[in-house]
Amino acid sequence: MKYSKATNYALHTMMYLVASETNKPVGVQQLADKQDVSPTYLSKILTKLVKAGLIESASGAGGGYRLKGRREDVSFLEIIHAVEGTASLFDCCGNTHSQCAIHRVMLASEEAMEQKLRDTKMIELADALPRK
Amino acid sequence: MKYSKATNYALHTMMYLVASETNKPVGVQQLADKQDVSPTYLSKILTKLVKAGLIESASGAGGGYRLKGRREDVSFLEIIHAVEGTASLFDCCGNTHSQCAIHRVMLASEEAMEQKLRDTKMIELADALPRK
DNA sequence: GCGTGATTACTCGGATACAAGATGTCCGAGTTTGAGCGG
DNA sequence: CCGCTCAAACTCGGACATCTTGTATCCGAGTAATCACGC
Repeated sequence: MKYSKATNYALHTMMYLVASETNKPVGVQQLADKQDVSPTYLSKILTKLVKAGLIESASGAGGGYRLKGRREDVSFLEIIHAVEGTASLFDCCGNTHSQCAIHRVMLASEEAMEQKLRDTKMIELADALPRK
Repeated sequence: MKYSKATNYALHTMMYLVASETNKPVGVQQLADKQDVSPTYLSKILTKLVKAGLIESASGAGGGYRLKGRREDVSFLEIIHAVEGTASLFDCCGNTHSQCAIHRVMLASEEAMEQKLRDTKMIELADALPRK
């Protein structure tokens, strides 16, 4: 059980976009360079963020990706859910509204983590960085 | 990112052992039957719990697995760590005591979950079950 | 009745097989910008 | 100077290729209890 690298890339990319002064689209090439990833792979990940409504893409020359919603609103949890999916981490005994006590404990612990991620906004960290 | 089925099996097995009245070893066959797993695979998982010092095995006829420490002490986190490993869920930018702000947030959220799992003891749930 | 050996019921560990998911690449298609060229 | 066309710079999406990990099985080896047999 581990976060995928894709999540790491997505978080860093979003951090960059949130910290960015302008709202001009940023090319995938430029975003990939900063993280030592291939542009095509990063593009595949960012597609998920687009589908989740976090960013939008502009095609053609001078195109790229830019934030869609308000800079202040982006939380860690939204990004992670967009990449990893929203399914529960723990599958149990058939699990349909399971009365399994173990399942309940696991869900509660997972919720504790998500609460923290929901409460932490990207912009809190971005403000500590020099603006681009 | 998901918990493995192995973790599920380990948790249920430990729950059974904690809830068990006697401290006689329980055969892997019997443990496997309750969870619809092959005995050989379950045995492989339980080996990890043995190495972690949570249970001990008795070989030969009438052998099996039994709790090693005190029933009251077994927490969810110990079991999960024994099966999944203790490594952090999130690998970041090289990560050596990383100053990466994203990494810090991820670690903190993970810690929130672990805290909950550390605080919840198996026996709390076992007591709600009928003793065997 | 009592020791001794064989049989049986177990766990242990390694080797292996299989499937799924993560990671990454390649390419063709569509889109926008901008430059170049002709009128 | 204006408009048209064409090339360049992009993203998009699907199809592959590869690697790792989770899941599972099989088998030979060792070990403890139990049963059978002979003294």
